[in-house]
Amino acid sequence: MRTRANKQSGATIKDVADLAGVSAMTVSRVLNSGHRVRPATQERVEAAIRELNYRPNLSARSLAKARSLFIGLLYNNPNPGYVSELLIGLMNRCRQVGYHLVIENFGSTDEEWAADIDGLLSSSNFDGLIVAPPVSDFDSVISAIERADLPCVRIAPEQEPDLFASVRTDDRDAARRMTRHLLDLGHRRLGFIAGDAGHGASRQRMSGFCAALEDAGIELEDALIVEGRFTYRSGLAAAEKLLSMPEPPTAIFASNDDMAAAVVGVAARKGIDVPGQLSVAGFDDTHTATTLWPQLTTVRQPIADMAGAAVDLLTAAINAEPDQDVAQTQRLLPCEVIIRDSSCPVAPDRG
Amino acid sequence: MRTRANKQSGATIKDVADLAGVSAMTVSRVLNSGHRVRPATQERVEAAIRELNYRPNLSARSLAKARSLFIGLLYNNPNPGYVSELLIGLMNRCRQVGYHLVIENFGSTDEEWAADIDGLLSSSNFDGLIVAPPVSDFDSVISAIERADLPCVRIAPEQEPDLFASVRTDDRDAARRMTRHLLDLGHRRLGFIAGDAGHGASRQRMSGFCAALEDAGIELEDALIVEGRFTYRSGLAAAEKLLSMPEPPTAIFASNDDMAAAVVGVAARKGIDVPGQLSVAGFDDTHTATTLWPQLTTVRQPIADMAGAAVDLLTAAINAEPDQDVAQTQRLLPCEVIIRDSSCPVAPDRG
DNA sequence: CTGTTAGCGCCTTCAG
DNA sequence: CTGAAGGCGCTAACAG
Repeated sequence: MRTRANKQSGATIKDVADLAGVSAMTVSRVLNSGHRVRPATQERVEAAIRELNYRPNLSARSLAKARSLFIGLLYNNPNPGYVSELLIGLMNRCRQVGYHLVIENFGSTDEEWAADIDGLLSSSNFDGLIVAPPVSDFDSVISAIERADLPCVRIAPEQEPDLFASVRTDDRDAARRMTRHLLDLGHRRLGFIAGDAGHGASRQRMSGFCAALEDAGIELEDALIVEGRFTYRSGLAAAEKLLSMPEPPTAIFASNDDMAAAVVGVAARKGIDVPGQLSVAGFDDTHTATTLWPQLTTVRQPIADMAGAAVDLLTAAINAEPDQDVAQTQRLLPCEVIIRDSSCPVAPDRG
Repeated sequence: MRTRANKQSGATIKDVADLAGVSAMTVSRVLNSGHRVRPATQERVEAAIRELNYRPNLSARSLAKARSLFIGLLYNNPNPGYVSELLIGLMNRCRQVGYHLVIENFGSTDEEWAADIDGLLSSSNFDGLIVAPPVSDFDSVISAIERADLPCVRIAPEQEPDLFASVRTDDRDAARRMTRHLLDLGHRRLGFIAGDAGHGASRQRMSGFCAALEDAGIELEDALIVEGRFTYRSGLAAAEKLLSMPEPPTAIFASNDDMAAAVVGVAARKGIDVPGQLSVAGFDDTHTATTLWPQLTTVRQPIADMAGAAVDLLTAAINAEPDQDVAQTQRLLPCEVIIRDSSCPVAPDRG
């Protein structure tokens, strides 16, 4: 005699069928896009479902459908704020649509992934994959997924953007708008700290910056564009370089918040007032942006929306017949420029 | 004819059994803690598993065991660094032991949870629950779990600590050691910024601070202990208060990194050099700690270890007979004091 | 120590 | 439009 009444805590499809006076099959049909069921019958079944508070057993469903109902997330992003928001967004949407998310992370370089990706794809039984940056641009990963012929959605991919479905933000446009904000404040000497050259978003942001300057008829000055690698440390070096120039910029736009935080740090050390003498802008609106004084003017990505869109695209691809074009759908979501305390009109005695 | 060969991409238990020349049941036994199987047989089965790269179908297993194999994580922690590390630790361990993690988050107050917790527990079919702080101290949640009679592990609970199994760090000891570090540097006037009074860890950290002062024979000065609420903003106010004292402290120990970051920000604004004129220490070793200049001396919690321990405790409780004492096991893990650049010996012309 | 039998809850296939 | 039969892959329960 089992004491733990674990045999399906609630009602089963059979219970619902009995209550509604139909067969289990009919209930199943109602559950799975109620097609080919007479409206009256459907009503009755739905009433029974509500009354019994029936919840389908996912394991049984998955077993019968020969689908794992698992989606794999391939990621490696050192930014915990981004990761946690992405994860939560993905999981919430996954749960709504009956999938489960499994997280995979092998390392930060293409090579590290190359070693394990084939094994992972063959031994796990994912119905599909979501690939977050920068993994979404790792050759070894992309080709392994192609080889395995798995449905896949990439987030913010740069290379061969139309190989799989993808979701991205318009980083170029956002960077352009942020730059315009700085120009509108009267700044004319703008410094820019680029991100990792291999990271796709990095090029987009730089391109947007340049476009805005061009729009304003300002000539690009090479010395005002410095390379960073998205890390705080690299931001320190970049800021040091910009702020030691004979004629330093009056505003610096960094490709992410961590590097912008570094600019604020270096400025403080040098006795340069932010934003009084130097406006600073970041990108991403991470936790860092508001854990800093002054709080950062930055760009906010709609991460939760992207996560939701990624899951939707993937489930569509999973359920589509092969060769249908949903597998290459591209979705572009807009970013929001958030103005806080680190940017202000240029000081009258300069620029 | 289905083109998508989804019928269990790999081998089944039957294939393994055939290859090993045994019955499926024996393979099953090897899989589930190979007990009551002759070593030689076990060897053969394991060889077959390896050769076929067999991976058990979780859905089938879950269906047969009448277990969902789902663990719910009840959490609401505004700190993304903590959350992401916890999540990743939990998921990794879950995967190793064949469970899946489902994330639930209703809001930041006891009241918000009260509204939905019963519905959640009755309609989801979790085999067990892991509850992270501060939800681990929400009355409505705790009593709902008791009512539902679900196996549960709490992380860092404060109230009724032995109601369920729990995992915690020794925050008091860690705070005491950090305070001793500051004392060893020669500081005698130490400021302390407390965290949310309702948050259990907060009291522990304060208690450790006081204990260390007592150890050193230093009298507590009420004005040097200021209330915060773990947020950056509250840290700003607290720092402002401490640093405007007629005789300000030479070192400030904040109950978390965000508030320590606020101290650094206020100090910079006031022209106080950190660490030259003021040593600062935080707690948690979040991303913030190293995205700041100077990088923070802080306390690192073994979050991944805690996550692993929580999962282990929970699976033990799930598999135990009711009334066994594993359900109340307590695990206490040590923290690490990490010394970076925000603390240094007290300036000779002061203290 | 090992095999047999009988489902777990649901869905696919094929008849009505 | 609906129902009956059978099976997905695995594991309890019971034999031997």
